[in-house]
Amino acid sequence: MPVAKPESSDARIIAHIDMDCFYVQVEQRKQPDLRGLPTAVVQYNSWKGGGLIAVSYEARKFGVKRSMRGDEAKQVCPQIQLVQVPVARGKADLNVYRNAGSEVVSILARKGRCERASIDEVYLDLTDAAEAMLAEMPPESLEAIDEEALKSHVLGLNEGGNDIKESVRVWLCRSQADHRDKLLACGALIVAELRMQVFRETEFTCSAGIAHNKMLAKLASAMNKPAQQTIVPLSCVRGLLGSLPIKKMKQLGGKLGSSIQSDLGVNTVGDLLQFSEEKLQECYGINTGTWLWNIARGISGEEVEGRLLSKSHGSGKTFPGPKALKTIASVEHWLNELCEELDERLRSDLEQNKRIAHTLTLHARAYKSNDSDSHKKFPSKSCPLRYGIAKIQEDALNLFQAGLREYLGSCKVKTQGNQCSGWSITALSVSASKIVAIPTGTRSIMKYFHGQDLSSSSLKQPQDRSTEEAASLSHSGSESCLGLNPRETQKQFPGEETRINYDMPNLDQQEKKRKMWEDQGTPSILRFFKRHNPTSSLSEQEQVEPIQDTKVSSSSGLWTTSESCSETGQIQLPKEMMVAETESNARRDSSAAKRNDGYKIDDIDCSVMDELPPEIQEEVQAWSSEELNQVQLPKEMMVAETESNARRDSLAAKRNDGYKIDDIDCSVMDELSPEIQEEVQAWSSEELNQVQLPKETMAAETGPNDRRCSLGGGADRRETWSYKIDEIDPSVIDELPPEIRAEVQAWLRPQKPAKTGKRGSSIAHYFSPMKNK
DNA sequence: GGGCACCGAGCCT
DNA sequence: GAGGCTCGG
Repeated sequence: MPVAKPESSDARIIAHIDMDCFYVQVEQRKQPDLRGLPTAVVQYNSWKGGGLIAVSYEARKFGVKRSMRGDEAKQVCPQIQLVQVPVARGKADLNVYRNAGSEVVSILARKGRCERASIDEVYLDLTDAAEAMLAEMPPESLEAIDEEALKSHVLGLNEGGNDIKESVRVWLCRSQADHRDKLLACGALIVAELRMQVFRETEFTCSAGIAHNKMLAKLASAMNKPAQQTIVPLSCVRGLLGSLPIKKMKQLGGKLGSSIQSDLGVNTVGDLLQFSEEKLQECYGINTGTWLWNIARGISGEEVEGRLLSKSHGSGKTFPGPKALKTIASVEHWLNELCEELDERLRSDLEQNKRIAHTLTLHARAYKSNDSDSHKKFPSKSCPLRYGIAKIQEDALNLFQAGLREYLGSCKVKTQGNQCSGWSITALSVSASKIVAIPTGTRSIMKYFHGQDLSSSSLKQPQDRSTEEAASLSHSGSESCLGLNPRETQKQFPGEETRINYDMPNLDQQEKKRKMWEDQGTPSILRFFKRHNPTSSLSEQEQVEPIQDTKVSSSSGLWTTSESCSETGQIQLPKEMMVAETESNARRDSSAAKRNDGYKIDDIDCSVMDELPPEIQEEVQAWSSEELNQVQLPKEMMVAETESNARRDSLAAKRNDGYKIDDIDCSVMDELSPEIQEEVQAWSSEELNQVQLPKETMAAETGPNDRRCSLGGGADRRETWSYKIDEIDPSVIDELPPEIRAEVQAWLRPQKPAKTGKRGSSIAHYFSPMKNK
């Protein structure tokens, strides 16, 4: 029998913020005349008026849907305004929307842990902020409640009454309410304030859901749109799920949802309550079964990841029907375009966020005109990513060729360039992934990586600070940064009156943690870096945020106390939960110990080394092995505002004279100043030794048996991207210019025998079959 | 003459 | 770990 936890402080307060028809809003901000008009954003108007990718709420009233073509929309709504998506390099360019999303994220992230879920959606963990507010300034103590908060929808609250706002006010201020409901009320006030702030600073409206977990928050945010917020009190969860069609639940909108409906004959999420966990596991596997069992009860342990930046960048285009590409030359042309965009975004990410991507992947879709197994898919291919547009283009083309050969398999290939080569490419995309932050304190490497041509933003004047701030989270093309004009005037939020000005002592806390971390004898890296950058004022400010593990939410589900059990009636806390609790603590401990391991020289990514001038490589090699083997960094770089400001400032100060990224090439080695060489050296070892892991929340450290955390959270995955020097494929060396070859061979010695046919760390491995073409 | 465009995340093997 | 597949928007 589960034992109720003594306090209910486990409850989390999670908000899901969803921008209203976001692309339309972005276009309407550009063209204010469009405001209030039925509007849709389309791409490619050449055929049937283009495909709609966003529809304003005014247009939706006419029945305009996202799935329509422009012409259809015109039919149902003749006065609709159709706006084209920006086009660059012959394809849709979504940078302006990405950047606008970054503006919003940078505002929302002020109040709590923030996860950018998509271009226009954000999750916020407001637990700490809500707890603090409840302790210091509970709603019941306020003489006035913000108007926007009063417009909240509280599920289960009868909205039919005369004075809805009054009943919301009463609900928000109930002094005798369940602790978790009080926290929800605080969360709602905070979210209302945040939404107004977003509107004032960006002119964008958004909707929000406030609940005890991500799943419920996401459901709620969609319930009242646009520009409204919805609260999910504990007591209404069962009712909500009981009437929620299976397919409406996130993750159940596709095939899984369909098969659940047909296999089990159920219609709503609540209907799943009748099946045992074992039964669900039997039908859908251990993980999915448990996940289903949980969601039927409103339990979702998914954490809000502290992640403001995307994990990958991609650029792709389809070539439907007759537009299909049939020659290597045309493929190369489009690959070059796509790689150009990717390169731009990578540079932007490097500049603004100091992150480096390590893997380049090529995807394609193809069909063979006359072949038996025409259903065969074009295989995606990846290789280590080398910076520099020409290299990206070259590698992408090589990946394509490798994929094409595999795709065509044994069937004979006609000569390339021939119109009738037998294959057609209907989609192409390149993407960059395994993106990690360059350790802090290495910003002057930026000079090295930073071409004068790199970015218009490097030309920005200091007074453009606010613009940069807004764009700081963006990882998009540099040209679009210019579009981020700060809003000159602060807009009045509709219905805005008095406002609570309640700020979490966020920065103070972060500062405290930082100090604590520093005092704990961290980082030799710090000492090291001070040594190597005596003039730097950055080593202090640029410290990465220590992992945020001070508060581990030990209970992610609902109904974990006896109080709530009685409140919700029949639903009982499964006893396994308590077991899982203990187990996860144990796992946490052991994984905490593991975190101290650091990285070894063996983990150096040789592809990065390849990019450095040989002498530097040599130095790095010698130096890293003797000195920095076990330095560690906290895994997550929080993009706390102060920190990124500091970085930006330093960057802005430094970025005017630079080396082109494409010049990282042995021939220019002589041009490197000693200072730069030192930086490169420092950077390399730090980067290579301590490439940070993706954030691992404490919850993510819990094992798969912890049902609260086993659902879809990518738990306990520990990704590293490493190469071992002794696994270098010797054939790589053949590719190097003679003088470099000698160097490399020197530092590779003693050389192990070649592992023939074995994968090596070099890009050469991926392409070797093409060598003798 | 014809079409879900483009992008990102996560799970599974 | 690369690559296939699913899902959401």
